[in-house]
Amino acid sequence: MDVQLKRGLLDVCVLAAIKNEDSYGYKIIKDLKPYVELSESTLYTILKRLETSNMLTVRTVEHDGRLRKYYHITDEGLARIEEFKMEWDGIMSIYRFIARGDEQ
Amino acid sequence: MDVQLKRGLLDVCVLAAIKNEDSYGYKIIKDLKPYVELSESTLYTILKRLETSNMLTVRTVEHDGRLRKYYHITDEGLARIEEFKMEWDGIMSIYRFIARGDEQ
DNA sequence: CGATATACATCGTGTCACGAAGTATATAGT
DNA sequence: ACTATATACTTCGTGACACGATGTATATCG
Repeated sequence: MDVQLKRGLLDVCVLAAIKNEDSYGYKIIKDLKPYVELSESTLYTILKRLETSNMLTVRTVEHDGRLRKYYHITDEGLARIEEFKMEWDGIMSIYRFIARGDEQ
Repeated sequence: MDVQLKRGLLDVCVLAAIKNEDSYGYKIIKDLKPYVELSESTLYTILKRLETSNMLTVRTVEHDGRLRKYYHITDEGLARIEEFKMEWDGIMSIYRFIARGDEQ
């Protein structure tokens, strides 16, 4: 998928991936794979950004001798998802403009 | 509208704006206004990029003592629009993932 | 015992939207 | 006559961001 097209979707995708239950980096990548592929460097950058902007909180848990950082969505994160849904109308109208036939 | 979300759409929007008839910078901005707002600096950057990648050709015309650069879409440009339409299925599935209810 | 999966982190690079500022002409308002 | 405002295009600098490359470290499986 086109890089530019992904950009606006990734942050919200990641939020959606932890919406129903806390998750961690590696799992998020696997869960999102059917929809969007993103590399580890991209994901961790996004998670850091979402943490800084208070969209999620982090909690480190030891699991099988390895560290795992569980991410938990905040109210602000949930609000961001809702905001995205609102924006979707605008996106759809852009799509229709682009995909319109040759009338006009 | 979210900057990141716009990014993937702008190039194709501009192509769509000149699809049915050749147009020029100022007019493109006005035509796109109901769908996406973009500044002149943004538009001209995009036009230059689309020209470099052979999505459109340029022709300078004198109009009322002022210069006007008319942009004409190429076959490659038309193909880019078609490609975008194909990609749309993927975008929609991402949207459904994000907007899905609370069933897991 | 070496490969593969799990798990997270950092750095550098290239792409890109956009504000700011500039150049230049025509028209409408006062 | 002067001053906005609209038209029309250009260049520069900045900050945001995805991603490949690279690194660290442990567990499991063949």
